[in-house]
Amino acid sequence: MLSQIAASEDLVFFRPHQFLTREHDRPEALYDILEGWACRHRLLPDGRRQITALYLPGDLCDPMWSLAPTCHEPVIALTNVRATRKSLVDPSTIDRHKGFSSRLAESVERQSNWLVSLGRKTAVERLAHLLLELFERMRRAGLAYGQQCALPLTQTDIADATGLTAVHVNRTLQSMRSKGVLELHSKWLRIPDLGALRDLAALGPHDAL
Amino acid sequence: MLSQIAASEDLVFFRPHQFLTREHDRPEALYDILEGWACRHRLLPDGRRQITALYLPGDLCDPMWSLAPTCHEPVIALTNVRATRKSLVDPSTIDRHKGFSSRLAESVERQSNWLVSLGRKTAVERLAHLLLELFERMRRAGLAYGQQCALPLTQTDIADATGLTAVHVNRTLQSMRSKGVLELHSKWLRIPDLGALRDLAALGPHDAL
DNA sequence: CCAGTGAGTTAGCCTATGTTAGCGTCGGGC
DNA sequence: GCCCGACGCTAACATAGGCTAACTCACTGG
Repeated sequence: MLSQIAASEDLVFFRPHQFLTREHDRPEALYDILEGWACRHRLLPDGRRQITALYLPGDLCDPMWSLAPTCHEPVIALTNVRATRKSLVDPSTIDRHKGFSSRLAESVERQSNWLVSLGRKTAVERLAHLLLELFERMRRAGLAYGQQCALPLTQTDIADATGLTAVHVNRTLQSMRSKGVLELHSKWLRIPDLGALRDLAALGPHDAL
Repeated sequence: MLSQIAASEDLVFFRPHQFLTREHDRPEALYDILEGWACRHRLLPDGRRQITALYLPGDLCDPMWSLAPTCHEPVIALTNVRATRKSLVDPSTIDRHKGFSSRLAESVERQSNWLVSLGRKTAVERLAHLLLELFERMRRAGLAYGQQCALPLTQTDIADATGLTAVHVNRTLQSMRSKGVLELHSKWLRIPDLGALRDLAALGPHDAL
């Protein structure tokens, strides 16, 4: 099965800020991210920016492209990115892709979670939620070491993901650091007490993470 | 084709606040809403509430159920609802359903739009955006009359959809009314100047609506 | 070696929005 | 006819988070 699509696979590289896809491109391939982080985002006319999805190593970017005839949001690399490009021209590629539909479901559920976060949570809760989510995803990708993992986002990126200001993200992270619920230096995240951070994240009793 | 699934269709009714689906139900049917409004939402432990989707007449509720093994958010009726229940037990039902995948795509894109709204827009922009979207959806469903349509949401519902407070929704609507960009009385919406409202909504140049 | 750039940090001030509380109206049930 | 609960509305006050502006510290490239 996999051998059938292997023929249309390529290894590709991107540099920070480089587009994986531009707005209104017809999606013709999915990227299976091997290394590095990317994001989908949207810019308002006056420059405000909202990140609507983050892609980590192991993620498929973006499963939603299988649904729409056109990408309504650009995707850019946040770091150096190495990925395999999987052609979408043959629509059956999707059906054959291992675990594809569960990734799609995950991705949709994650968007709901973010919606709740942006709509109703405080700065601390949003940050706790985001960092927990990212740590958990890194862990599942086999890229966490104990309670630590890489987190190559700038505070500006974090702000644009959480709907806050970079300044306020800084303030809030400081305060969380000083309370000892997390450490975050030079693109490296450590969570001394997962439980404490979960409590701060105002998760519903059933939220996965 | 349609006759094949007709056998598994039922006419069903719901009263306001009644569940169409509870959290963690395994989705076994889709509801094709014939009349009335419903919503999907999430409650935080302390009672904060965020509406994550609105369902209007003509909508399928919820296309995303085809993706996940379990509904992570409850869906409740906001008004009296009349719908046809379409069984999902036969997975091929979905593939056969007319326009199903385009509805899914729409629904996913709409969630992205909301994300941007909640993350980065002001109260006026969020309200303009929401009301425009709802008007447009009602228009497409053939339920708008000129520049007017029904809008059976309470201000509390609107607040929970936009991530604002009912009080602030009221303030903001007042001010928009006084500027003449919209009229909204007794569950009835009139938009004297679509263009003016669009300008207020801070839409990207390419946003559909 | 220096200039330029991006990132983190801090401070002071400001405002959009939340909070609390209370009022009036309407409609349904008894 | 009366209660009672939703709902819309308003006002006074409180605050989380935005905005502006500086300063520092790498790092990079010439």
